[in-house]
Amino acid sequence: MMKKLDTKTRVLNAAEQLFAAHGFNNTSLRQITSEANVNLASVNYHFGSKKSLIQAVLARYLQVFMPQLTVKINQLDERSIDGRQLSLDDLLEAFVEPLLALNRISAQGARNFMVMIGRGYAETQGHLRRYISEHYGQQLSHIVSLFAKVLPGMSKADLFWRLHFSLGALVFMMTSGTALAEISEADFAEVTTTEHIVNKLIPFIAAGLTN
Amino acid sequence: MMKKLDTKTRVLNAAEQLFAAHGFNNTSLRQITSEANVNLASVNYHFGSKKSLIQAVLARYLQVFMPQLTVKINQLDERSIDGRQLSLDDLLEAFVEPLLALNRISAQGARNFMVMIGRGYAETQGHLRRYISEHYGQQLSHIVSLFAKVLPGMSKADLFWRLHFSLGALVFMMTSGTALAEISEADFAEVTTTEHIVNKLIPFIAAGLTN
DNA sequence: GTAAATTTTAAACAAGTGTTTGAATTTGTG
DNA sequence: CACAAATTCAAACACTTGTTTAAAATTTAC
Repeated sequence: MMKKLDTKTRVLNAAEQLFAAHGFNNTSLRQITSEANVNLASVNYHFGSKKSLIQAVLARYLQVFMPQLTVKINQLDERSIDGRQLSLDDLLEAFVEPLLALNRISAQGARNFMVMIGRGYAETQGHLRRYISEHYGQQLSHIVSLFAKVLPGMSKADLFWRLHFSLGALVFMMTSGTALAEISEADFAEVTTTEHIVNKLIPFIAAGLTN
Repeated sequence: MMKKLDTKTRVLNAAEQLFAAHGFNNTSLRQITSEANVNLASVNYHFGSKKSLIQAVLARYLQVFMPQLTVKINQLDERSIDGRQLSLDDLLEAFVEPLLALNRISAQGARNFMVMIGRGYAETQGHLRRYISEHYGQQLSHIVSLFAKVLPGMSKADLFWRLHFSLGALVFMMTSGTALAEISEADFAEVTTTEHIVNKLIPFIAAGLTN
């Protein structure tokens, strides 16, 4: 059955895999088009430039993730209005389902998405941050304000730092892969699904934020 | 007075600044030699290759940091033998002084060092990890075993993950710089010295590890 | 002070990058 | 089918990369 995918999608898929594996700057258009079995020029034809391709790859996930996250967040808002107390765990849990839903887009969708977000920070891709800020800045600000609500008494500056740290723990985890394992010579045969990692991470973040 | 530094040192200094600011792959030898006011070819003459230059830049810090850390760690070991209980805070504190001592090498030494370690992971610089692993693998393994000691009851796998997360929080913090600030549109005029960041980070990590 | 070793210099190299071009081909439409 | 629009293709473009070369300049040693 396997219908032949159109050029645009094949480029997006190949780019996603390579971006996640080797980063944006270390992936050439020739690698991408070769992997996708399309002509080199088709990237510029369909996307305009490499920068736009990077944005398109991430947009495919953001367009699924952010609305779902917003739904979850709105549910929390309503609950909050009802008078019930909003907890940090509730807030963190809200991220999990929208994230894991990304595996429906691609086999390693959730993982690739997180890795690429991380790489967007590590490599200084200003255009990516601008893109996210333009399209989702308000929603993200709202989410930060919810963190402030469930962590009363924490200064804005402290919250800023700790969310930074949390994001860092997540992102680094994704990008560094088995790097530390090499150094520490520890070798855990565990399966490291995204779900597994997220479940390890949330308690860590929760503890760090609560203090 | 300001004695003119030799070519080798000027290259190391310029490379350090640029590597920390823009990453290894995004810094060209021409940028480095131009910033250092030396000839392009002098990098290959004095260091052999760009890879070797990267290692040399980091080695300058590792050679200071690791011995000092080892001294601190050994002190903890002795105390531990004396029967007194070793705490997580003790262990984390052992890193601070050796780290801040790096500011004696360069104005932003400690910061640059951490940033570059982070970039070594984010960009996939296998040769860097190999270098660190070869030269300091044993000491690092010993340190991991101390974490295991002060965190009894935690499985090896859990410890592995959480140390990963902790390192991630640190490293991402260093490399991402003001990125999250742009998105969240938060703007804290605070001074962000290395000491300041480290002092914010340690409680976060301690909480996340303990839990 | 002169010869030898070290270092610096400008120039070129080969390889790789993103992008553009214009002709060939495929696709969709009347 | 035939015409027009959309897409694919090979080739070339202009530029940047790390590295090498061989001559010039400088420093060191006797």
